[in-house]
Amino acid sequence: MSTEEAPKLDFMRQIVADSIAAGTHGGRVQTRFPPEPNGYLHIGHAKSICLNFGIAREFGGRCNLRFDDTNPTKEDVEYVDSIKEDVRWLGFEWDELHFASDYFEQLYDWAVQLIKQGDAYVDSQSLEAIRAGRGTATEPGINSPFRDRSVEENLDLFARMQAGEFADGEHVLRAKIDMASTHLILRDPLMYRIRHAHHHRTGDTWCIYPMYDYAHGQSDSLEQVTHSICTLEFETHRVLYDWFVEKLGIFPSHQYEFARLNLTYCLMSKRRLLELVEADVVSGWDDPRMPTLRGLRRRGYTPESLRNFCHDIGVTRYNGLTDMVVLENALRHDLNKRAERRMAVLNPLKVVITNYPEGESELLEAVNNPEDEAAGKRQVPFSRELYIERDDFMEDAPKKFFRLAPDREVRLRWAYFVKCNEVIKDADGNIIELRCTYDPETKGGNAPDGRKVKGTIHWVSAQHAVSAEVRLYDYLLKVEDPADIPEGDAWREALNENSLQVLADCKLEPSLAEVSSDMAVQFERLGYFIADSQDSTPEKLVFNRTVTLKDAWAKEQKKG
RNA sequence: UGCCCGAUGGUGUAACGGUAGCACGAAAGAUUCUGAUUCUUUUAGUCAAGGUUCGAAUCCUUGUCGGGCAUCCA
Repeated sequence: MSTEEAPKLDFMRQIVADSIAAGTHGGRVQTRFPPEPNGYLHIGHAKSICLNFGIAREFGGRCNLRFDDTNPTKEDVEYVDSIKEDVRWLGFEWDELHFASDYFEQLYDWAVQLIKQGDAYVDSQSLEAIRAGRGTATEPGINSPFRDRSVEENLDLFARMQAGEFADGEHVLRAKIDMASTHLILRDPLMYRIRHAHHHRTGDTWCIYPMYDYAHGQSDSLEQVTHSICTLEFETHRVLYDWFVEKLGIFPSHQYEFARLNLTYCLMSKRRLLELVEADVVSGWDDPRMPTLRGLRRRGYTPESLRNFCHDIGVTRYNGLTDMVVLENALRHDLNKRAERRMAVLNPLKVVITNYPEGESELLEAVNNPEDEAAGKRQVPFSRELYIERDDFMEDAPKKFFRLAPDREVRLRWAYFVKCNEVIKDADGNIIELRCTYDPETKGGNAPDGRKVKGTIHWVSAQHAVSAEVRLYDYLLKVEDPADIPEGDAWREALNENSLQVLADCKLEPSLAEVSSDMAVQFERLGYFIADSQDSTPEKLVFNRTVTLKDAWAKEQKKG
């Protein structure tokens, strides 16, 4: 047959491929991404989005976006708009847009059906009594005293629940399954609770709202979902999912579970992220340190890098911990190809080229992106006074230090070879200026006599430079495995108090004054940066460091 | 003490009873006007014990370890 190797399928795609091969549902593939509109999407959701939309795309299927809005007290339109925007930004478009709340009427009718079948009943116990009656993992639960109400009484009570005759908590509707089941989920799970609350879409039409387990599978069924993909913590719910499908005799959607994403040094629970926002630990949901899609976007992550990352980590049923560097590498890989290079000095050290004529300047040609010839070239101004990075000079330099030091020669990127002759210090002994000489013969960066230099450093012309604030970010957590963070309030101690470092007066080459906030740039030898979409203005430039470049010298230094 | 699920180099994954492979990391080297990129090489693994089989990471049994499940959350 084909000489081409079959693409390796993860277990989920294998399931889909098998069901197509078996002709299940006529070989049709329908998935859905079902977020609850109670928070912003994060990188963990990206994995699910890439899986659901990716499978539909790869197998000629369809994927819906469905908001699981069954809890009016937690949900808000603010979130539905942002979720839509984030899904699109990631690069996906849904076939149909739905809300679980669109199915409230149907869900109600089905509940009536279950009552009539003797498969559901109204329980009038208190919350505490229901909880106590559930039993434990090792002891069976006990039947509610209301479990054997007649169908007529149940129908009447349920109708009156819906009509608003009762206060919150007075009654609930429960599925009548088995209070002694070894699956705790089957111990007469709640289907409806009374909530006199305003719903962001249905307004005050309803005062009873379905629980997740009663709404989710049926919503899938109504949308003819063939593969209902969710994370492992819903695994134990599958038996109930199937129970409703069977009792109702509706389209048999099937649930498949995969392991959610865990990342080192990264908080992923919506609850914790919300706490960070509310406690002003971060500036908001879009703080560049947040793992939210909005945060990542503002930080400078590209949708491509996120999609590639999701592909790289694969899909399994093993609950692992992915190293953050995998994410960062996916990002570097993408940015390396697309980001134009610029020169910027984060911690400026003044350099005077003593043999360069005073008051003069010239334009030198620099390549925009060595990985992409089409990116072209630009002109960079050079003059007598420059700034270089403080880290690029050492007074007592070890042999392995390839940068500037007394009597050592380095190349200024795209410019000239310079040699350091004199170190000027202030009264406290701090180095405040370097006196260097340049070799005019080396213009452009090459010596006609063929001599080599070991190092090339970046620079900016002092008189032409633009000033900017640059924000350097580090992980939000100090602990590698977020699962090690204790429950309760102590988790705050796991926060990295140095996750943000602001450099107030950095010096950038002039072309950086007009770079837009949707274009990543590489500050040569430092990393990838992006103008901050919220705070950067032509008057006050603000750049975010998206990610550093790999740094072999830093690694060498760490070795000692 | 119940039920469900999982376990392959440091990490993430592949191998569908027949050569344990890939990526990231790490180490060494080459190239380089970014100590970047790129390229080469090396490193290191089937949780344990039994069983089935000509042959087991794969199938069976038992054990060990890890995760999930007892919100009127999703």
